[in-house]
Amino acid sequence: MTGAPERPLRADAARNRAKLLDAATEVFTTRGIATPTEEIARAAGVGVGTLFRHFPTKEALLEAVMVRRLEEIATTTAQLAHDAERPDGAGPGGAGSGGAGSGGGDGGNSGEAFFAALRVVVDRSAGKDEFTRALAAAGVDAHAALHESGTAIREHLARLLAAAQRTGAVRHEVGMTELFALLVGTTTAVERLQDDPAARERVFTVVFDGLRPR
Amino acid sequence: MTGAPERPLRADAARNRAKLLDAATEVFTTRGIATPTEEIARAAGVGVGTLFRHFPTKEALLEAVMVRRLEEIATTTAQLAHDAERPDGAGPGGAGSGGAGSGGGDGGNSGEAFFAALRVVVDRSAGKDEFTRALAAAGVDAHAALHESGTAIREHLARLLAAAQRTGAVRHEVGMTELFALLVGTTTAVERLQDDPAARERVFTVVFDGLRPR
DNA sequence: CCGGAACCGGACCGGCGGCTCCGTTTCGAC
DNA sequence: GTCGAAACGGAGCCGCCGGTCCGGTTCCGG
Repeated sequence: MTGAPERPLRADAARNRAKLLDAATEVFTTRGIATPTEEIARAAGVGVGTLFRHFPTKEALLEAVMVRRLEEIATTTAQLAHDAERPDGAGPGGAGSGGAGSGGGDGGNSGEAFFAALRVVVDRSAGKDEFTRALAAAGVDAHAALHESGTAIREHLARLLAAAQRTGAVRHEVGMTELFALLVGTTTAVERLQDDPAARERVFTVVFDGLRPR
Repeated sequence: MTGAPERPLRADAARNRAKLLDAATEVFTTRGIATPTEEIARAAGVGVGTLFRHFPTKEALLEAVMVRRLEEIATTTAQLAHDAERPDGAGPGGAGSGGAGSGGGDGGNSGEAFFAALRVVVDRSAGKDEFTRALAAAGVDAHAALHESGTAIREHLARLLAAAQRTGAVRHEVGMTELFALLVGTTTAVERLQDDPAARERVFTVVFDGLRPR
């Protein structure tokens, strides 16, 4: 779309841009959104001037970080949604978090894919929910680029949810609205348990079991 | 404890202090923590000077708001914990949210009290989790006053949890650590669903069912 | 190796928000 | 009614942070 054939960046420029993106991801995640821009520039080993040339606004930087994150997630959920819809399990395995070894024969597959997707979203969002709410607060529905990946993820999850419900792995009353809310909530919950993996796992157990029919 | 016999406030001072507390609660909740102090002063109908005389710091104001909120919650959970431990149900009914009509005979009572407590905490925390994280980020474990009420609530919930587990209403693996995390998470989830009560209810269903043994 | 364009970096600017200071107003004891 | 002390209020003060500007540096085609 907008990715027109702008002449490619000079070598050092590209390098700095990448360093900035990495540093921003790190700093925003660990020290919060409110961290001064200068801090990020320093972490990236560049001056603030450079930062603002690449990202005209602090918000733009935030958005760039978010987009990268969302695209990663979208890739994984796309894969999972794809897998879930063709009954023979075990694709090449994109994410690797947990690995959801194909348990039951036919139906169980879509259920596992669904829960694996939830886990991926939560894991990959850890420390990022502050971002989400900041962006959400800024624009109506955040900016275009975000909206795109966000919609994609939402769509994949909807497919996964439908498939899982079809096989009876998830209760039918659950809709996308509360699924998303639950996702954000679970992320928040899990964030406080980074250094207690057992408790973290128990949170997943509770939420996932709650999603299943009784 | 610290509430020593400081000479009582003058009438107008007391009035203004109360107005400030109310306005702060309102404004912080609806417009977020970052709202300028002047805004709060205006909402209360006083000048900023007055605000800062009563609360030497913006953070102190925040804390005062939090304390009030936590104390409210503590009162309710205390009542519920008390009720749950003497098997004959139906106390005077403090909270009123949902009203959890006493269903089963003996054991079901403590389970209902437990879930009612969770609901109270979540409902009363709505819009406040931004506070919690702000305070948590500021001090090590937030300031003394907060710690006090917080501990009380934690204790009541522990008792309620134990009682509910004893009667088999809640799975045994669940501990306080993840319960708290889950509480914060559920609050976050529910916040995004203020204008969709049905979805809100479905979130509660999922979390509560997940807490029950299968 | 050279020249110029692209890029770098950090001193600097402007606005904002937390907090203070002090002249004015209000309370309440006598 | 009178008077001192307590409380009020809002015009600033000050530091912080997002964003700009321009002299110096680095890259790359010829």
